[in-house]
Amino acid sequence: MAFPAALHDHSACIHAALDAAEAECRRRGARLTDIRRIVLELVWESHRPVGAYALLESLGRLGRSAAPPTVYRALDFLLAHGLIHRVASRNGFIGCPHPGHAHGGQILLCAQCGMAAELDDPALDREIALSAARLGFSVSHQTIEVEGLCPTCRAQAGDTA
Amino acid sequence: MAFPAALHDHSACIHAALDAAEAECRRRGARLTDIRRIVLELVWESHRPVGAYALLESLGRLGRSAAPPTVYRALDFLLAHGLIHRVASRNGFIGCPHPGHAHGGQILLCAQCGMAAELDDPALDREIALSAARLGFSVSHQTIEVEGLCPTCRAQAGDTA
DNA sequence: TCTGTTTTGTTATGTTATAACATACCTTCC
DNA sequence: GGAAGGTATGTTATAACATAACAAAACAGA
Repeated sequence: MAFPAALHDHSACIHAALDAAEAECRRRGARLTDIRRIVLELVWESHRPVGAYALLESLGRLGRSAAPPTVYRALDFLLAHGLIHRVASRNGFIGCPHPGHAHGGQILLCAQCGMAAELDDPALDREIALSAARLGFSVSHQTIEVEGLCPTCRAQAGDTA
Repeated sequence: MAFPAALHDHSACIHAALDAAEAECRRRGARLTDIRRIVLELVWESHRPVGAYALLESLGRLGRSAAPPTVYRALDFLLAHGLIHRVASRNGFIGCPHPGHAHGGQILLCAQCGMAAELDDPALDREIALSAARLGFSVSHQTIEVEGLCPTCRAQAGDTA
């Protein structure tokens, strides 16, 4: 997983994500209904975390205006099937580029441009489980959200380190 | 840092935390005013994350009823000086047992009893920074919140692993 | 004591999330 | 096809979390 460049063929990202979602839902016997698919598309409109109420507005612009529970239910479904991740530190959601693969949601967030990417480092998972185990704690789920500067924004800021 | 036992001398925790806070504020030339100290004490009433509105109610019970901004300002102060941590995944706050020591807020949360503890593993910090650097990303701040079972709750559940 | 700064009070409102119940829609079995 | 039961969506209301904006008070240093 590379950090998404400022300029890239984003329609390819959306397309790939939707395809992967279809496949994953088929595999799980889960129903990717209209709203759920639309919400997933809207989440993928950028690589930035999107809030539920922003999605609500987007839905309105598509002529499918809805109330909050509709969006939250779609988000719950997408979360439950690993198609999106919740970004707790921003009260937002981002699309998962590789649903199905077990991974715990390690997210990089650029403080400058707001773009997000997944880190997905198994060594990190292991280190956390190990470190927790030393305190007698057994891990079931982890939230890792790392803020900093993405490659593009570092270059712009003249950070060459 | 051990995970706090279900039964322990909690007044000692509160006392130690308040003392450490006083010292840290003196060191920094920051003013630990009445409300700020009281809010800190209330955050320390348990080892569980507390929400701002719960603090508000507690303040009311102490005869110091206040409006939300008062509590949020106190929390902002305590956060700014490292006396508490924000628990993003729970919209809550917990006291920091060792303010002053540089550390990035690695938090263990028991899904059963709700208790929280700090992990504070420097190797974890390093692994994250390293792994992010491989994607060209430079880290400034990290949120790590790990959910699972604490030693006490594991024992109760018969988990001997 | 005056002055500028910091802190707190107060009112209003913005933002995020869910409870509770009604309706529609699919599926399967007769 | 039609009834039954589950799943999904619509709708209304409200809970829970957070901040903007301005007024008043408390404090620190000259």
